Amino acid sequence: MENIKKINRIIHEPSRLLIMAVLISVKEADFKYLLLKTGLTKGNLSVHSEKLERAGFIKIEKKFDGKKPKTIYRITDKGMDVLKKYLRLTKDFIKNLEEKKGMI
Amino acid sequence: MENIKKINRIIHEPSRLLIMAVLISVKEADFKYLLLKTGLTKGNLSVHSEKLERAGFIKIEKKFDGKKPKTIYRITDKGMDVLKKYLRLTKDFIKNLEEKKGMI
DNA sequence: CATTATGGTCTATAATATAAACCAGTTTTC
DNA sequence: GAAAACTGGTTTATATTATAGACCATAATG
Repeated sequence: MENIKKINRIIHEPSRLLIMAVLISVKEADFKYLLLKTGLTKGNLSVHSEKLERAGFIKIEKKFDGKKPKTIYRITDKGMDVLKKYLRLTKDFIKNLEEKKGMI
Repeated sequence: MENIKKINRIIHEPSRLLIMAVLISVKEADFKYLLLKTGLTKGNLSVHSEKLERAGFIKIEKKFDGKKPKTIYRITDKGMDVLKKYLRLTKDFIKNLEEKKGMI
């Protein structure tokens, strides 16, 4: 039960979890796409993705699409591992919790 | 997927989730017991439980056990409901995520 | 040339978590 | 019976954070 304290705070944050969730399925996305899929504000998407990058969970690559800037976001192997671990811990926690009497 | 943004931030916090998890099984606990079961510091337990109370998720009752103060913590019906909803949203999110290609 | 759109970043604000310091009362020790 | 130590917590200083709106450079449009 106390394992819940070991979860990674960086991906525990819903906005970032959402970014990771989007990236895990597409493997590559640009800012606009992430904006649409996550429903975050531009400011939030920018700040949260930066944080994910600093943690090494995603990679942000700034390119150009013709003359327009185009930032590409990808999940890293490390990001995958951390996300998997997060899911494992979360599921274990829930399983434990539901085994307790009185819950449905 | 975006439903993750609807989760209740008050119980999403691991320390508080842990307090709720302990309380859901015992229905009644004192400070010492919670301290032991959660492994939180006294300061954290105090502050987090206060927050849970202000949200109406638990009830804190100050009594005396002879001459010693004894604070009793109980989960409320509202707390139960919120926790159940939280678990539901979390499970749905994970399920969705795992359906995506590339995950184990 | 002026305006608007695009693709973001920066920043002010409020809110937060954390643990150590503190505190009132009680019990123990000398 | 005074001092010290223990109980059961609360308060508070600090650092960190999430949020969204203001901002910015460049490009496209009228």
